[in-house]
Amino acid sequence: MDLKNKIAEAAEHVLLTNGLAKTTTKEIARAAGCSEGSLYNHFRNKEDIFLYVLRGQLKNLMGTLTSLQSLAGKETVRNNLEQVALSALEDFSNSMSLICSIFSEPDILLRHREGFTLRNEGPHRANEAVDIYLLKEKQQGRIREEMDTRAVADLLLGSCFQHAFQMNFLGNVESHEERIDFVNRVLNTLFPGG
Amino acid sequence: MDLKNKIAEAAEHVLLTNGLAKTTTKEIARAAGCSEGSLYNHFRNKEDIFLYVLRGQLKNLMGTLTSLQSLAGKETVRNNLEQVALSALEDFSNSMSLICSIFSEPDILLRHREGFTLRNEGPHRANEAVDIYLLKEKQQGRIREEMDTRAVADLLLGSCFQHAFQMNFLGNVESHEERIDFVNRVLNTLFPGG
Amino acid sequence: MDLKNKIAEAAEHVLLTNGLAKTTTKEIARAAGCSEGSLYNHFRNKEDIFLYVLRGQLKNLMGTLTSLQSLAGKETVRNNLEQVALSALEDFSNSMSLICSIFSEPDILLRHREGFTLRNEGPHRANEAVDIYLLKEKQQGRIREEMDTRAVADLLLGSCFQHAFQMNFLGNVESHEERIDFVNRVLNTLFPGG
Amino acid sequence: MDLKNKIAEAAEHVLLTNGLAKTTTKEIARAAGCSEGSLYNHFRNKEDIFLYVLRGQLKNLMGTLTSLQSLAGKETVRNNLEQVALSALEDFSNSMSLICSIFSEPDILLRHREGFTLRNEGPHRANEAVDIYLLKEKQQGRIREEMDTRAVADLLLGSCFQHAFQMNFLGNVESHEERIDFVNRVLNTLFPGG
DNA sequence: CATGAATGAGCCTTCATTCAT
DNA sequence: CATGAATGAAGGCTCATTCAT
Repeated sequence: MDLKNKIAEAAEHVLLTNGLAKTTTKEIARAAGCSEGSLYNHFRNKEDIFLYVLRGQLKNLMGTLTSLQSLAGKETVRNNLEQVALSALEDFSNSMSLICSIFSEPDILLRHREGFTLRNEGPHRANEAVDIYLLKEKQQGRIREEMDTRAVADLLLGSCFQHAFQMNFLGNVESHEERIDFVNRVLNTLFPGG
Repeated sequence: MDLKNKIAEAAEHVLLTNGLAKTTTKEIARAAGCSEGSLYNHFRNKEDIFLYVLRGQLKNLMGTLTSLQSLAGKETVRNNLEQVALSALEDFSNSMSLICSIFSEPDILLRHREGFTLRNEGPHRANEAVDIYLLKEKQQGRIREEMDTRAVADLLLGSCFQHAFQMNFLGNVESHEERIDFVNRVLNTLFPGG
Repeated sequence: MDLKNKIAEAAEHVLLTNGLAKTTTKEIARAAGCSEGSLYNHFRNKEDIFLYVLRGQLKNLMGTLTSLQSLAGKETVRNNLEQVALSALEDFSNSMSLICSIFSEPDILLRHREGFTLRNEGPHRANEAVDIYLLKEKQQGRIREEMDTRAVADLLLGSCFQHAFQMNFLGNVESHEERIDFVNRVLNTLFPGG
Repeated sequence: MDLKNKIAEAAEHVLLTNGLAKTTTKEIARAAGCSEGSLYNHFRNKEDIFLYVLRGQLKNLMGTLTSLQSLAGKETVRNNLEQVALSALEDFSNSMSLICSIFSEPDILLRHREGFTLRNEGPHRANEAVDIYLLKEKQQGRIREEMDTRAVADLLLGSCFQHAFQMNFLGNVESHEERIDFVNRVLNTLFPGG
């Protein structure tokens, strides 16, 4: 791995461990095993390191969501959504503190926003992706015609998002089983028939 | 108003304007119209100012939810939930950046956690409160016996929470009508019959 | 006791406990059981409090030394000097940290100096007093004619002073017996015959 | 000279000029011709700078005393002690205000104590060294068998110490001749025969 | 005389960034 | 490209002193 990504990984680790406010260039350099000066050979400044790390977040979730599109018509809808929800729960949990940190630095938030507007990315894309998947299933007649697919997507991912937020906020770590439980109760409510 | 609350209000304003990272004692003092030294006649340190402001945020949300309890049996369930959802959407929106900022300072998060654990508060109490309200309605036979009330609460508040998060994140400001739209689509999906 | 002396005693206590550098007006007021503002009704400023306390140091020793003068011709010289040396050892020990502290604030040292120059006081007066006493004894023929009385005074008080300094510096606390031992060895050397 | 020692020398100068209480990092940096930030590239904090300077003071004194050991048997005892006393007088005089300052900051005193306890140093070692020297001379029969060597050491260095203290305290600066006078009167008294 | 909130100057320290090697 | 000493701006906080009550 090249030094640039080594630095990014080190930065991510420090960010998750110490929080954005206590993530100093000295700490990042130490964690990356290089000098502070080296950071500036690969990034313009500290802000850029953070934005680079930020862009890497939710990558897993987005992967799950693109592969979700091709699942339309396969397995059961319920099963597919369960996988998505679990993936979301995990990724939200891992990235939560990093993504939330951004609110402490409006300048960075602005730059980050501009960045993903350009690349047509962003956290709202996740809900959109689930919506699109559900529309495909509707076309195939696997879900009721009158279902508001966007609302379902918002309810499903929204509850996962808030759940992950609260677990992080409370300092709780959930087991996989607990997550499955949560997802099932939520899906049972959204799809009463099963 | 005494200087303590003047300082707290000033701090809240600066926090929402500049973000936690750029909220300096100098800035707070300027906004409060007092000297920096005065801050320390009313708070032990800067962290305590932030925690004080933070605690105020939670209070708004909890106020809405305690008043919800007395609504059980009155109006329609649907109507009551709409009011709650709209209130939540507004409160979440106002507090989001402040509450999220806390993730950038794990030390503060820890202290905040200890604080509301002691006072039996916390963001999770919101979902609990909606759950309790729904249980009351169930006892009165106004909602189906087999409904998983906790799951409904998690879905409703979760979707509002994430929605508020994304609006803040994207820098969008919603009108009251847009919020009503969102809430209705979500409630229609949760209560298909109306 | 009037408040002025209550403050002075409190200040002395804080000075001996926390050291000059950490002796704040807030601490003094707390120890004196009054408000910070009250300090300024009895002293012009903090420096004056310190000077007032300082002037009270070595009072015991100076008392011993004035009463020493009237002992010329009574008891044995050796016995009288032992009492003086023990008194010096004790007073030096009690006042050492306070008196030494003054070197950290040349301004105060200067003012203190001017003060005791005016009043014809000062630490060197102690040696002078022993010298005078010895001269009286010499007049009465109780010590050898050729003895350099000032040198004896300097040796005796000097060794006591340094001893007290070192005990304070090392953080050792001596028993009365240990002090008697020290004084006797020193006196035995100065007056070989006894 | 590297910057670390440049800073230490500057600090020593400021300490001797302004006193510990008014020795600020800004002043040290100015005297060292570097930025305040640079201080922290070479010392962990201001306290460490002071301890470093302090340790240097003791070194001078100890140097004098180790070289004394090799003089046993050479020249005359009286002559050797005169040299030691003069050296001590000078070293004490130079270091007095610095060493005394430490009493104004008990925390620093504690750390300094721990430091020299570890390294088996300390101000009391000086008296010990003179004692050891005298014991050697006694073994060679150059001083009386019944002499209490430790007491002699305490008397000699004690009187020099207090003398240096008083000169500093009174703001007097002695000429070399005056010092020689003082030392001779003291030595004549300790060694009546010459 | 007593009070204690308000003050503001000044202190120590941190930290992102630069640059000569 | 790598380094790490040097920088200097800025931050949080302390504290002696004042003054209206």
